[in-house]
Amino acid sequence: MADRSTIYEVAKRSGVSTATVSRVMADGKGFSATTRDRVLAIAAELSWVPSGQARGLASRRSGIVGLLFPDLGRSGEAEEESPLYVDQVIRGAERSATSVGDAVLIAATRSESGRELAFSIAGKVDGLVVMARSLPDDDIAAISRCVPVVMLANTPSSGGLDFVGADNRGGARQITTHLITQHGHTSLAFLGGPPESPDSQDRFAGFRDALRAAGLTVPRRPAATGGFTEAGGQQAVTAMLGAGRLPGAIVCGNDEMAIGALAALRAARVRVPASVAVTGFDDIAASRHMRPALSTVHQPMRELGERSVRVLLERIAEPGRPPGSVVLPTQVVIRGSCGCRGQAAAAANGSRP
Amino acid sequence: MADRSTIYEVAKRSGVSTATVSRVMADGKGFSATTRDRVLAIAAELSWVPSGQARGLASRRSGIVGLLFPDLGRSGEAEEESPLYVDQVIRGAERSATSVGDAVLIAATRSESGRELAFSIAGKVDGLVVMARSLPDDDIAAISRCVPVVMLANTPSSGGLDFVGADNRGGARQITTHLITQHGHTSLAFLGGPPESPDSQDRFAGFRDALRAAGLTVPRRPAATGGFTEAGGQQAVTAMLGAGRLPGAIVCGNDEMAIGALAALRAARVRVPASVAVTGFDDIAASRHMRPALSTVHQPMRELGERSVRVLLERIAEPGRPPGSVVLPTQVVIRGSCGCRGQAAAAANGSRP
DNA sequence: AGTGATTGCGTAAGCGGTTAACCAGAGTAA
DNA sequence: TTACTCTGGTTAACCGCTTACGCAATCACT
Repeated sequence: MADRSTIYEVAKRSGVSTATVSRVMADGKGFSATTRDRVLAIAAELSWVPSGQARGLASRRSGIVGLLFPDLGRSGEAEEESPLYVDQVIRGAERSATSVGDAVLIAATRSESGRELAFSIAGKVDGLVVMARSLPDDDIAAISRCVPVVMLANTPSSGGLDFVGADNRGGARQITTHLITQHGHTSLAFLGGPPESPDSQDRFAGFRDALRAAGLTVPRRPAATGGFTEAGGQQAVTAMLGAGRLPGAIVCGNDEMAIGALAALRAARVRVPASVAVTGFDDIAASRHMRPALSTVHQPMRELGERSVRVLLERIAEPGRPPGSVVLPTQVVIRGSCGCRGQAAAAANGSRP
Repeated sequence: MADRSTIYEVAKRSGVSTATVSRVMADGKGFSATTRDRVLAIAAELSWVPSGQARGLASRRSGIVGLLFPDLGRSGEAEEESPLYVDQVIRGAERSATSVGDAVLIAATRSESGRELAFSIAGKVDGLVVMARSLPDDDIAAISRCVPVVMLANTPSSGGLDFVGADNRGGARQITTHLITQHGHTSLAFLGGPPESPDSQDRFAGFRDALRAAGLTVPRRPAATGGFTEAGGQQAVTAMLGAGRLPGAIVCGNDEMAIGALAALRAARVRVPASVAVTGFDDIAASRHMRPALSTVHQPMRELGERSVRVLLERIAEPGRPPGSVVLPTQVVIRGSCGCRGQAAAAANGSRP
């Protein structure tokens, strides 16, 4: 239970110095096979594992990277959740950290704690990846002064930091274009997420790109906005319904909103995609299972996580190099809700790192 | 970028001793308000955050708890995933750790690394919650000798460890009973997950309980088993279809299998629930969105995570106390796929901690 | 005024590892 | 024989905090 033994005990019992024990545990060189086996045996016998704290202190590397993501509750007791895709990002981050023997520390920043928590984390890790909307810009700036930081899906206003993101704008443009050219829609509405979300902004920009390219009227703002949640989508569409003006196609800021939109439409007995087409963004697990299945833009959430910790590790290894920016491609995936029948082909949408 | 400053610098510049700086940072007592402000100001100016390593070493508490979960890949390149509910567990764990100022370190044990990784984690944390199937029993035993461990959803064969789980058996019994008494089914099949999964075993036991109570024939083994995945459910049902013997109701080991079952059934143009009823287990997000929506058993995944780290923290605080076991209630949630129309009431299923 | 408690702080000994510097002895080439 | 290189170690100085202990000054009573 209690990790009482130390390297000194192990050293004494195996008749070597602590330096040797240390080297054996580090898988290094400079000792014989017999010595190694002996040390390992004693360590097992004592069920000793080297203290990560002490190791970290001495070698000034904790072997831990941190991942900060937003838990967007209305700070009240309402249980609004972070978008589902952070789960995938977490998995991705875990994966690339583990692959190099590091571990990942996760923390959701809730409005109250935020700053404090972030600093406590910062002291424990070798570096931090910070997801969009988890921290105000000045806090990020402060943190990045004590520990390497890479921004995930959040263009750093401060600049000077590494960035990893997905091609939101291109994806939104493509799926909107699909709606226009393949299905002949001319009346399209964009359902935006939180206005301060850079993802939402970029997607809206892509939406506008497509309309502009098609010579349609380009709106200045989303037809409606709401949280990136089912409830948000549902309310927005219910409002549209109430106002009596439904577009031919609704391009949603993310899948969860699209799912909410679908629910509102079903409740109003509006047929999808016959009367109105709906598309999402993200390609979360549930979108495949809707009826109609959701046409959406696949965002490489797992890769986003993997890539961001990879970039972070590179920066830790080489602190001097200039900050870079990698944009991962998104991919539109066509299912039923846009009007295509059945599963159709997917179009790729590349962009260079 | 580089965290160069130390407590010594902060102390010198603020004209106090390191002890005072330490106390200020720990939010303790024994200094005046002016001193505190001065120290804080200097710390900010130097953008210094106390090293978690050094802190941990000195106070022998890292303020980090670990969460080990299985990443059940076939160790080949096939990307089978951990069940979706681990995401919720992670969120729950994060939440209760953060609420007391701790952080959570996550790591998926893949077959190859497993042991090694677990030990490396063990050295970095104050305690570990280990999810079912992430580690062989003897590794768990070894680890629990150096660090407090609580088992999650995994009855410890070794005993002597704290345990947190959900009432799988009761939930399975209840939903099966619902199928029998409310819908008159007499021919029911259980689609099991991996035979070594304790969850799957418990759920099958509950299924048998219900059949036995109803005076029906009680099978010795699940009608079929597979991974806890969509593919698993799909294959199993496809096989049943091929064999030409479809039961009146299929009770699936988890939602993902149920979703796969639904897909297989749809492909074969078998109507659900008209020709065959299907139920799941877990209540993952997607199950609400299926058509028909999945009747299932809600498992308190978030609470499982929260509770297990709470128990862990208690044990860390009080290492001597006898190991305990908490079983969280599950709840059957009735939607369309069992034959009830629309959303119906949910039945509670309590059990005592 | 005398006594004890409290406040506010400094001193310094660890915490459990890593690692640079050093060294004995064996091998080996000239 | 001499000098030089490996091998397989040892010694001890840190790494950057926490905290037990000590101490002076102030405060609260009697």
